[in-house]
Amino acid sequence: MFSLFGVTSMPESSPPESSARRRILDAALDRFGRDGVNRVTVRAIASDAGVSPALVVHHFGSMEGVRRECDRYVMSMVRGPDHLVEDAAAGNASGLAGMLEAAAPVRRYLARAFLDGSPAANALFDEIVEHTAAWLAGGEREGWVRPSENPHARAAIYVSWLLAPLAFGAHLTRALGVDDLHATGSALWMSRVAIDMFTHGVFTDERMLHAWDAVEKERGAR
Amino acid sequence: MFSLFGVTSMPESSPPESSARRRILDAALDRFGRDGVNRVTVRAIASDAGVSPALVVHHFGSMEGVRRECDRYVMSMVRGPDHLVEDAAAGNASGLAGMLEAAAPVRRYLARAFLDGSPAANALFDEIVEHTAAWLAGGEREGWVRPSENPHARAAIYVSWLLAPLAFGAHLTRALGVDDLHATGSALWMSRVAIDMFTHGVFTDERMLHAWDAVEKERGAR
DNA sequence: GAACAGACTAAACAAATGTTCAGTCCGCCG
DNA sequence: CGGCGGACTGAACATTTGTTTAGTCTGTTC
Repeated sequence: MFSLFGVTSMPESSPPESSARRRILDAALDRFGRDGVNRVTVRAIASDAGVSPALVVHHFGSMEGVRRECDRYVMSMVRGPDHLVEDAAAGNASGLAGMLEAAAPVRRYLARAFLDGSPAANALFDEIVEHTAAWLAGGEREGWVRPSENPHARAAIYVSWLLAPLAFGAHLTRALGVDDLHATGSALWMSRVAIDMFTHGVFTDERMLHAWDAVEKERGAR
Repeated sequence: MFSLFGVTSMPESSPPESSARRRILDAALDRFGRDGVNRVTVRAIASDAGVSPALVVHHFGSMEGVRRECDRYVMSMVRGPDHLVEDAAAGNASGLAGMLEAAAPVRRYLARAFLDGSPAANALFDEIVEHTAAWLAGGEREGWVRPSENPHARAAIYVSWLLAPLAFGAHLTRALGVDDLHATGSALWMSRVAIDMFTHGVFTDERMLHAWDAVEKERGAR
């Protein structure tokens, strides 16, 4: 059941595609994730892959084509060999596991994709929220998840929190003083703190909620 | 005390600087936040501000100068008129309040800055974590915050979670089906769910923690 | 062996980029 | 008035961008 930050195997790339094409894709993925989807140039990718710029467009049609292919590649990777995400309903905390365990370049690319909001990334996010909602609903029925006034909103927020290390990884790494937040050890250690927060909460009583009520009331009066 | 998503006033820009310079800065801020810090061109900013490209560099020295000035501007805005962040220790949930309530362009710019990790953004994040840690420590002493095995890590994660809407705002907006997540109404409504999660937790018992222990144990054995 | 297909490249292309330059305008100080 | 400085512009600059074009090389098929 526990796989918030669980370890999953990575899918293999099915056909042993032309090694140059493969190298280009890897280089592009890395560049996109590292530098941001926009300041990446065809020439940089080509240089990293050790090929000519023209070959890049020969294989992918255009720069945009490279981007699309990276999307496809990463999304299929995250969804896993056999649609990992769909296992969520069966008790798996959704593709988040594979996502957070993915190799660094893939993780970086994902963060960028979520931030820049490509259609593929949007769909993936929605998909994860949906499956997480189902997972939480299951837990609610089985009694190990607190009922919520607003299950769907909770699921969405839950997902955004689990993805936060993806977005703020660099800052967390620095703030926590670890070498690499996404190394298995650090990730596990951090997940312990997070799970504790999810299990026991942060506040001991309801005064924050009451404070919220006060704000809401004042707002209504205004 | 409650100001997780509280409303704060915005600082005024002290000198009534040359209106064109001001317009350029606003346009740049908006562009940077909207399109990402990299695919913004001098010409686009100039066009938005209704001036010539040359004037942009006349005022800011270079494109990089514009970026630096935006950083300065936004950071001072977030830190507030009288160092809002420093009020955190006095019971305020840190500059997060002002940050999450900031006008859309500023918010968007901040998200980009955190993601791209400028030095100014790094410093700001660390600063917020520090003050949040102090705030939580105060709550711990006063009894309304649960003690933590790892207060600093908890503070960092707590901050990253509060900032999650900044990073995943677009996805949350879509997933929650609201018009504008950052409109006061929606933000307040969502914060209710978040505070509930912080107050009561998500899980009813410790089985997730035990599952974590099992993973850790297995990992140690391996 | 001839013909073809596809991987691959060097060179060139037009467009867009950040920046510079020379100069105009306008308010202010002597 | 005369001149000075700063806001401001249009045109040009060199560079970098994505893409195209023409062509070479290599392996496979008949």
